[in-house]
Amino acid sequence: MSKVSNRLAFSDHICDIIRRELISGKFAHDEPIREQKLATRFGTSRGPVRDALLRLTQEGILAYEINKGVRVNSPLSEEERDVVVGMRLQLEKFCMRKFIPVVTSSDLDQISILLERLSSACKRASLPEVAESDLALHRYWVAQASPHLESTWLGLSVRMIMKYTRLSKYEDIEKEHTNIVSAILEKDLEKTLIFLEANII
Amino acid sequence: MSKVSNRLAFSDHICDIIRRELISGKFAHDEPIREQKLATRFGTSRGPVRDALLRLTQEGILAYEINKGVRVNSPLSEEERDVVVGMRLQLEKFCMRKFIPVVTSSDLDQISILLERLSSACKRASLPEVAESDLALHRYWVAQASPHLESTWLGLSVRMIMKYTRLSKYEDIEKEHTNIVSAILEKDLEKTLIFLEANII
DNA sequence: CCCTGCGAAATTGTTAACAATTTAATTTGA
DNA sequence: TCAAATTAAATTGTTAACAATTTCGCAGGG
Repeated sequence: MSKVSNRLAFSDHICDIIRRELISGKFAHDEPIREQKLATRFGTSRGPVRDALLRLTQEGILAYEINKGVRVNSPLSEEERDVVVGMRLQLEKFCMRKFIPVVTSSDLDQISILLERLSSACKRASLPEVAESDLALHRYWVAQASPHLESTWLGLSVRMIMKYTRLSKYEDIEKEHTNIVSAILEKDLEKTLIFLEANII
Repeated sequence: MSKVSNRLAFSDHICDIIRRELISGKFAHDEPIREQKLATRFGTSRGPVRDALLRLTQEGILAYEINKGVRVNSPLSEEERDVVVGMRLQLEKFCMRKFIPVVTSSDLDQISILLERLSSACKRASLPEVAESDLALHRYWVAQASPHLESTWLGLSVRMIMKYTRLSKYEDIEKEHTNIVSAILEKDLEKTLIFLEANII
């Protein structure tokens, strides 16, 4: 029997979609998010929508106020962003140190696919797709190296990416990730970390 | 009219209580947590309980599995804990740098009260109370310096404290925090950071 | 003795209805 | 005209009932 709708799968799905829209700037800061509107849009009741909004609140993207629902959180200050960048870098370097020594050929296949998707998005200059495939690529080695810390990583990364949406040119983004991935392919840890530091800023 | 029950206040309350119990080791690892049981215990329906459990899942304390509910997450590895410690320290040092220059006498009053509570808990050698008042004290300056990063900080700190529950003697904990607080009172940033580093390990 | 399949019980997922609160619109009075 | 008070609408908070899924005990067969 095919998978029917169930709450947390729904919640996951809604969560991902809204996160993507928030990253790509679909909602303005401080704009309130209405539960019923989303429920209607996704064809569910408000329950799963509430779950999704609650999770995004916990990630720090949305802000909650009692009896008033959620709104888009105000952006991090420059200083706060710098701290978040530092924390993410620390975490992701740890993951890379764990990941490189045990990388499999299946991993390399997956990473190549994700890199290809990112390159393609860069060429099309599609901001939402670039942001999403950027995160998906990094997320891969984090999830492989330390599933326990994946949600921590996601929270940091989303807030980083929301603040700036990187002023870099798309071709720079593509180049930076090509470098990282080829260093992984060579299993050259030091080189990988250097390219990683150049990318996560 | 006094505040009547409302979902997210309920959720907050339930969330805090369960977190405290998890920290103090009331539940075993991998032990499943049943919604109805908690709902009955708190005299509510399952809705607010689900909210609370979902939040704790996002914090990383609980692990979720579709159609199976939540269970207590397996503890971090030594290495993972080290990374989390580093991230928390980075975050908390940032907060302290922001906090010290703008600290008010009201802040000092609050901190003194929190320190007193911690000392008292240490003297009674009550692990749950020590853990809770330890977190409450640190949380104060984090919340003052950067409300945006408070939930990030909480997630890291809870997972740190769950792993070990610090083997230190209670008198050491008390001493470490007395040092931190007196350095804050002197508005001596460098000294505060040194004591902080000695405490967050 | 085990293990496989069946069925009942327990548990989670989803929904709709209702209660409480906030927001807005409108009226009323100075 | 403006501001305060009142009412109406919109929105969130809570609950109970029902559906879907998993879990567990048990009987039957090898």
